[in-house]
Amino acid sequence: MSPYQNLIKNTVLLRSFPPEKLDFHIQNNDFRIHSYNRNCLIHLEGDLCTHLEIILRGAVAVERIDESGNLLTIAEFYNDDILGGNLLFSKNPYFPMASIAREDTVILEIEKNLLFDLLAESPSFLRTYLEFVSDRTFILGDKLKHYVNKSIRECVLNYLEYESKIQNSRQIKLNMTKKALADRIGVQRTSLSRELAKMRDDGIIVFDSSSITLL
Amino acid sequence: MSPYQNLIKNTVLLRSFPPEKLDFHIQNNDFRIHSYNRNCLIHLEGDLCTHLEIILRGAVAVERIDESGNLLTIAEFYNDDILGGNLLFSKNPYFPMASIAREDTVILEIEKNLLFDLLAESPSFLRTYLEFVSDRTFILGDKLKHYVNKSIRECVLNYLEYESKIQNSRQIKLNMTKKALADRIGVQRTSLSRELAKMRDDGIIVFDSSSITLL
DNA sequence: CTTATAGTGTTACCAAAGTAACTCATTTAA
DNA sequence: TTAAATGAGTTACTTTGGTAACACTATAAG
Repeated sequence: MSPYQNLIKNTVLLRSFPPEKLDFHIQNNDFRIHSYNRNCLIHLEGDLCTHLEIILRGAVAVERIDESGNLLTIAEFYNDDILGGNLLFSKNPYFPMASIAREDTVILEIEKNLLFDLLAESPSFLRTYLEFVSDRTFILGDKLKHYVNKSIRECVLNYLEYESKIQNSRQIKLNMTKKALADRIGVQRTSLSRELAKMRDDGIIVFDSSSITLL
Repeated sequence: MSPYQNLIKNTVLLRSFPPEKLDFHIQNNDFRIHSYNRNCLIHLEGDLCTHLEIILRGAVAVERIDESGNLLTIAEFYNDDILGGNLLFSKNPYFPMASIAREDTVILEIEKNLLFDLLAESPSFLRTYLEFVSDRTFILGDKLKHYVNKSIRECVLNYLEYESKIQNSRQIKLNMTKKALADRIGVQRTSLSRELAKMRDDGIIVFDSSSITLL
């Protein structure tokens, strides 16, 4: 536990909890640390959610594989993000999607009832937690909004415009393979490839193996 | 306010709040009541979310209309359900979808900061609230799971199997028009019509104007 | 009663996107 | 360094589902 003590105390969520009380819980071994190697499964779809998980280090992808084996990447989470926050207190607290470690990942686990006590104990922690949960839900709504019944071109443009803002450039560096981009949009790789070629022919974009530029 | 006093005190969410304290807030006029006629707009996409809303009576549909005018019904909420709970404490608290009153609807509004005080004040209220919010998020996840990149047939079957459990019968009564079913699935009415005909030809279902039976 | 309006079914036509098969390039492991 | 695996682009073929136009029915308003 001790090697992660600083990491724990510096997560955005736990920073909002009174420090001396946090120390008490850390000394008391109330939190569990769990490490996952790259590409390891963290949760299977259908697993019971019993703990809130805070990502101390690494990257986690939330994915769904349907009956025909098609992969859809719903979201990716990094340092400070939480997993299970939207699920934990549900009447049906089973993960609707699988999550896997994209990188070597260290996760802090807080048991549901302990978390509830912490929430009831500290208003500032409660407020930060509610913010986190709201923001995570927003991602789901956003996925629905931008990816249900949209053409591949619309999905691609939505992704590019979002990344363009983040990266503050018309030239968007793809930090993933085209295959991964296809999975994130939820389409076949060949279909993405075809659509990118069409968009280039239409003069909307240019692209190479590692970036796409909006014209 | 008084005509709704009993209604307010009997909502699932507020029943978990200490009654004498609830009475105090009711007397103090801390809650606002808002009525909407059938088909009235409650929130436009992009509206700022400032209050938690509890449906005292009626029905609310959450819908999204895209640039081309296509409608997608995300969810329908009734008595006791909440609106805005997943949004209120977000850094970006704007409704991602529109909501309209499907029936004449009465809504109780609790201002964000007051709600936060109530949550911090009563652990039982906090727990019920967290449950509600989790369950609402579950609906979004479910939509994603079952409706993103699915064929019309898969969407229809998912809907029928869900309703079959609820209604406890292989013959599912449609409590909506086929047009509304098409909107809920997010496809054209004619495409739904065509697919239902195909499914009948394939011996999967039979249907008439008011019901569909799984074979 | 009768008229307008909304719901429903059907179909020809077309565009979007999945499938599969092949090629070539790049990265990883032995 | 060589073999194997993974990523990437291309294309013919096919399926799915949106569009539009039309006919028929049921319902609600006058």
